[in-house]
Amino acid sequence: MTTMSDRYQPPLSPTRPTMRHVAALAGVGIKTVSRVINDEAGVSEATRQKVLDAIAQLNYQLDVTAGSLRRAGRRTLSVGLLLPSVSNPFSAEIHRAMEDALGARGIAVFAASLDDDPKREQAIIAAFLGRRVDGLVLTPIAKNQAYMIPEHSRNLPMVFIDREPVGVEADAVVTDNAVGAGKAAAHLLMHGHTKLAYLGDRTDIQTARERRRGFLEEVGGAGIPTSALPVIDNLHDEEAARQAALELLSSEDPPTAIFSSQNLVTFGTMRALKELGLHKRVALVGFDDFTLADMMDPGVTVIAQHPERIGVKSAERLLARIDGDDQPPRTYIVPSELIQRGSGEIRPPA
Amino acid sequence: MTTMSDRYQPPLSPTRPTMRHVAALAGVGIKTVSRVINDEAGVSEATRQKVLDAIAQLNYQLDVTAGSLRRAGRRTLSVGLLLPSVSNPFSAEIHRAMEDALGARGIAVFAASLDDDPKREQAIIAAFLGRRVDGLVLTPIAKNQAYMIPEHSRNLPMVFIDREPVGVEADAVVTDNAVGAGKAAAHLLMHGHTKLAYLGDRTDIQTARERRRGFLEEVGGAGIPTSALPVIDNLHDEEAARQAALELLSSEDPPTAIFSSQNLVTFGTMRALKELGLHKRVALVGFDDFTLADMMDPGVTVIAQHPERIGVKSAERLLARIDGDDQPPRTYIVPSELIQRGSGEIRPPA
DNA sequence: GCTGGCCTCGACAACGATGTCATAACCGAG
DNA sequence: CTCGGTTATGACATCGTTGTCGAGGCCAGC
Repeated sequence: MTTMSDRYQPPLSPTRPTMRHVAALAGVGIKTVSRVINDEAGVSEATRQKVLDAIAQLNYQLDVTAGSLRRAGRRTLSVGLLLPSVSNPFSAEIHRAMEDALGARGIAVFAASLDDDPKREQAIIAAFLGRRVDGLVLTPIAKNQAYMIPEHSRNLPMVFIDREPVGVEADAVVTDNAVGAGKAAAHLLMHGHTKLAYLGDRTDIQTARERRRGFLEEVGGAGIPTSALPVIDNLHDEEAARQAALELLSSEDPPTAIFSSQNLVTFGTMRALKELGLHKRVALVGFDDFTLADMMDPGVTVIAQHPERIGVKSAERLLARIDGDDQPPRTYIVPSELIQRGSGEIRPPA
Repeated sequence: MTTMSDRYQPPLSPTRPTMRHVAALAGVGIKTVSRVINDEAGVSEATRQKVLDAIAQLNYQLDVTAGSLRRAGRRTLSVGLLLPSVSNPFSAEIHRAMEDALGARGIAVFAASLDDDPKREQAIIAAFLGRRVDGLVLTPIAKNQAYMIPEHSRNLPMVFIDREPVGVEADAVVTDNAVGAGKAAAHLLMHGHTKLAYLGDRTDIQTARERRRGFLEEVGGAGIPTSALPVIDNLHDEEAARQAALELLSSEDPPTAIFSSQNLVTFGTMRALKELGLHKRVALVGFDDFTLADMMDPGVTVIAQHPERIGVKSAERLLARIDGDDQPPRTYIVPSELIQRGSGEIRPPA
């Protein structure tokens, strides 16, 4: 009687089996193995089975990287994703959405954090290109991306997220920053505020500038002079924002409503408000949603971005470019959404 | 006068330059180009310069994947990282720490999310192996990892994080779950509680079981019978936890202190406490720290894990294995830390 | 029985790099 | 001036795969 253990058992070798081994075991040529693996036509069912058996027996696995060397189009089935930081919740959501969309196509994602460092941006892009990624999705930091022109002209698929590219033309997927900030302003105005203040991030970040512009334009459009409106920029961490808010709120003529242009700035402002016991008296709208915002006291009203949608859209555009779409680059806008939770609906003192 | 524009400008071709192109332009053999790029000895300074010039002129970049085909050891300078989800803050912190540690060695990271799906675990591992990663760091989901034995016996460097492997022997880096949960219990006991409750995650997750064990052992060790202590398991999302907590707190003899074994469970419990107006009367200690925990009312006392340290340690172990360390596998423990913020220091009613 | 066409299948080159090894050039010693 | 040894360099095979192309087998049609 023939048992499993009678069958040829390959020695557990420290080297991975290759197509040659499979071919030898199945008694066919390596090209036939390749055909079976890639589901190409022109292999008889009997041969196919023999090959599949050999593959199973040897635990063979295709070497994608070796294949990409020869394959038409040189696809490596991997892409690079450059984010401010993989540990930033907003970025992480985008990452997740992209991973899902690309994973469905068998594409693996290299992820990396930029930390607002233009040198890192270039180094990481170089590292990814050296691994022959099929495309790049990135949040640019550097003042411009002209250094990518060689790749760009080689038609490397690229999608910029959150910020638009400078110096090269490529697809971009962004939040309607100015519109969203405008909505925040309108919301506060509608609740009767006239003494507003703006607390913002570094002005070398495009989105920060957009948010400021949108906010101020909306306020100005409502007939409120913006020249006297406190605008504090370049708050890049929680502590800086807290200090700025403390100072602002302790000033002679403090605002009755604050718009903070980014998560960490919102957190710092919340702390300052609480320290001064003003958290239920001064209105606050923050740009960007965050976990437990509804559990704060009061709940924090925000302009929520939709990172998953940004991720999905970016993946979609990247895949389209990889598949050869050569329409002129476009910027896709993902609308933001105002979520009322209490802090933004506080009215000014009578 | 010779200007830059007099220099030979390569036509912007749609194909990437290779070593052959560089060699041709520099008037040397491709092996010499390889030597220059890899900083091998035996190239005269004059030749080196010629090659470097040609590289700069053509904007040449080494193809790491092609090189790895032939290179000794076949290093691809990439590793795979499998996490519950790249968008989970705890995972994202680990990811970030690993990226930094590995990036310093020129190693790129493929990241993927498992979503507690054993099938996904296997599929992603296969995808990464097909890309010939130099190593794997993973949070296992599947009941056991015996399916990785072929890779394991080929000495593929592997490090398990957060949970220990079953079915294969490999390094692991974990939090002292039982000890941490014990600390939570001791803390609550010390504050005078005798009516405790445990709200936990799915029991098929090793860490959840460890935390439960640690908690109950500490309570039992203090002479309090654990048989009557409410233990509610398998709470895997915020809403389930909220419901469970509501029910528990509305029962005839409600606990005066609750230990929640995971972030989402903590959030659900917080909601329930707030809804019932008990947030300042019932003590709460949660396992795992979270953003703004100190901004809650009251601040939430937690057993904080140290994801950055876990990430750093995992990277260190992975690199050691890649570099040939063949000591017997070990489990490394990263201690947790109790952070007092108010909710855990609430005393039971007199 | 021969021809032509289809279907299977494998030999071989090539992808871009690196390891091996041979060779040319050069040097100082005898 | 020759010889042995060192240094610089390139030809070539090779890594694991896929594209090209030709060979052989089989069958229908004449």
